[in-house]
Parts: sequence; structure tokens; C-alpha cells
Amino acid sequence: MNSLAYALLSMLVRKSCTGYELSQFLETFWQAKHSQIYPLLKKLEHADMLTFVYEHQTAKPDKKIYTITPKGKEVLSEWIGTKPSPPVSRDEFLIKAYAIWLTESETAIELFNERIDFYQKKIDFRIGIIAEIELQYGKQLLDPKASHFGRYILFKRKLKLEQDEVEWCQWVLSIIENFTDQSI
Amino acid sequence: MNSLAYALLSMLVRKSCTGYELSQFLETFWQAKHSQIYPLLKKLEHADMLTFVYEHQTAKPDKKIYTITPKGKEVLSEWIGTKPSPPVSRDEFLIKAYAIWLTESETAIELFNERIDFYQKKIDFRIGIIAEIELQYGKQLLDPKASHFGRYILFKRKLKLEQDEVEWCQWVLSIIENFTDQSI
DNA sequence: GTGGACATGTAATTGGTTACATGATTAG
DNA sequence: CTAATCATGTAACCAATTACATGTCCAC
Repeated sequence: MNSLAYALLSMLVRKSCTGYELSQFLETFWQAKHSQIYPLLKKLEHADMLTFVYEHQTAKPDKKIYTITPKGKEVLSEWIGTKPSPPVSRDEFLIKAYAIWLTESETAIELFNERIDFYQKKIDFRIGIIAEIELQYGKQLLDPKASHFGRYILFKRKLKLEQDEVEWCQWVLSIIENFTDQSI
Repeated sequence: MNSLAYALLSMLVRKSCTGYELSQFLETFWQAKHSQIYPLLKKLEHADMLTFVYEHQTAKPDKKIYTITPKGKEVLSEWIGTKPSPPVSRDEFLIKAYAIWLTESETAIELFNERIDFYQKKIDFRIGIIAEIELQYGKQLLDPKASHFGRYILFKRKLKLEQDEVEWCQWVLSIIENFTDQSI
């Protein structure tokens, strides 16, 4: 049972999904590849934590809809109370930012602008989802026992993170541009 | 050449270090284990990007001090301008936060409080380092061509991240505690 | 006609963690 | 007397990515 397994269970406890859907929803945590998800689902099924039914589709490939079992729900619930292992974030951009003093300012400016674009797209997407959740649930969002609570607080956190990243990039860009002006 | 290799080069271009020191400094990016660092340093040395000298020590084990070569510096500089691969952050705690609606509020409160402690320690450490950097370099920090620039902007970003995490946890805690009061 | 969405799977390879191995010194 | 710091290394194992594989429909 690795953390990806728990991530899958935590999504399936809210609603039954296919592996394909899970690989998309998993963006919330991190982007796992389908080649890792499909074998894991099979493993969880063999461990009696999931069951599945085939759904035949014409024009589209058939799909397997996975549902969590009582055992799966129990395993997940017990895991929540255990001490989480420390977060790891591997971000190549940060290495480049650290070594940015080695490059020309044009290279640096381009790098930071691309970072802004990358996160701006995420922000737009995130704002849309949050608006949707707020519209649908309203005041109920303050109920920590409701199944959408976790999703809501998580999206709020992600949004802040992404907005801060853009702000920070703009701050760095202002320093670089300022300095470039001075040396002309 | 994976991203860890570039992370090592980006630290060594600032100053020569031992593998042991690198494993500590690498906290800035992520915590790589020594079992991954030592073989990589050897590989980079064979690729003529690093050289090393032995330093004999009494009372302490001998050490190997690695220095970047012109080739290593060139490889690193060219890499900076290339498109960075998207960031990955694996955070078990976020899965637990997502599924928090399944647990008792005491469990939830404990989980979030431990998260705050974890990040508060990081904040204290980070503020110390930033103060040190600011004291030592002052106005020069606005020079993007100075070797401490990258380190400075990176630490500023990390600090904001860590402070936001604590704020977010406190916000979630306030919702949970509020709700628990109501249901008594 | 080309690329993307839908949908699932396996195989090969690389990346990363845990465990094994050694050994002196110092602080609590 | 026990744990931590300094210091380097290998081996075994697990996790994750890339590549291989298949097939239809729809939009541009």
C-alpha cells in the first residue's frame, strides 16, 4: 500500500470511477501515469478493496467502473489517522532559478514568463472549479463531515499556491528588468 | 543527466563541497538520500564535470571535496535555458486532507496541528537564513548576476509557501472547531 | 489526413528508498 | 551508555516514467 493506492481509494470513496477518470482527477494530488494506475487498481481489486463492473460502449472503448468495498473504506479511514510521511516536491524550475545568475537576462526573463503562463492556466482552471463547488454547495461547505469538504479545502490551498507562484515570478522579473535598465 | 545531477552542479558552481554537505544543502530543492548522491558524484566525475581531492581528517572520517570543471559549468549553463519539466509534488498529507470527512474531528485536529508544527519549524529556520543573507549582502541582493541571487529568491519563495501552509491549516482548523461547537 | 479524446493494458528502464556496512567523537 | 554528527559507500528493492500496443470517432 503506497500513497498512490490511498489517493485512488480517497477518490473512489466519493464516487465510483474508471481508471481513466482517476488519472485525470489525480491532478489534484500529482499526475500519475495510467501505466501506474491500471496495475494498482488490479492489485487493490485482488486485495478486496475494490470491485469493478464492465461497461460496454459502442464507438468508445469498453470501460471498467471501479467501486470501493467496505474493507477498502475501512483501510482508508484507518490510514488517515496515521502520521503522514514528509512531502516531496521535485521542481526542476527551482534549480534553474537557483542558478539563474549564470545566464543572460533574456533567458531568465523568458524562463520566468513561461512559468507565469504555466501557473496562470492552472489558476483559471482552479477558479472555475471552486466557483462551481461554491455554487453547488454554498454554506454546507463549512461541514467537515460532508464528502466535498476535503476537495474544497484542497482546491482553495492549491489556488493560493498558484497565485503566490505568479506573484513571486513577477517580483523576480521586476528585479531583473530593473537591473538590466540600470546597466544600459 | 537527471535533475538531481543539475541540482548538484548548481550547488557546486557556487562553492566546492563534499557529498555530505551537498546532501544537507539539497534540502533547498528536496531531500535526496546519500545513497543516491554518492554514486551520482562519481558518475559526474567520470563525465569530466567534476574533480575531487581527498582531505584527510583525524577524529573525523576523511572526505572528498568536489569541484566543478569548466565543462560542468558549461553543461549547467546550457541546461538552464531549456524548458523545465513540470513540477511534481507528492504530499501524503493532502490525500488525508481530501479524505478528512471520513474521520472524527479529534483526528482531523491532531493531523492539522502536527502539520502546523512541521511547517513552523521550517519557517523559523528559513527566517534565520534569510536574515543572514540580507545582513551579509544587503543591496547587492538586487543584482541578478551575483551568485547568491538565486539562493535568495528561492528562500523567499519557500518562506512564503511555508507561511501560507500554516495559515491555511489554521483556517481549516477554525472551520472544524466551529462546526464541532455547533453540534454539541 | 492528422491529431486529440476515449479507454486499457504490458515491458523495459530509470529514479529513489531502505537496509547493510564501518568507525571515531562528543553531548546528554 | 546511548544517540547524534561526521563521512562514504554498495545492494536490494520498490516506485515511477517512457515506450510499445490497439482501436474508434470526431473535429479541423
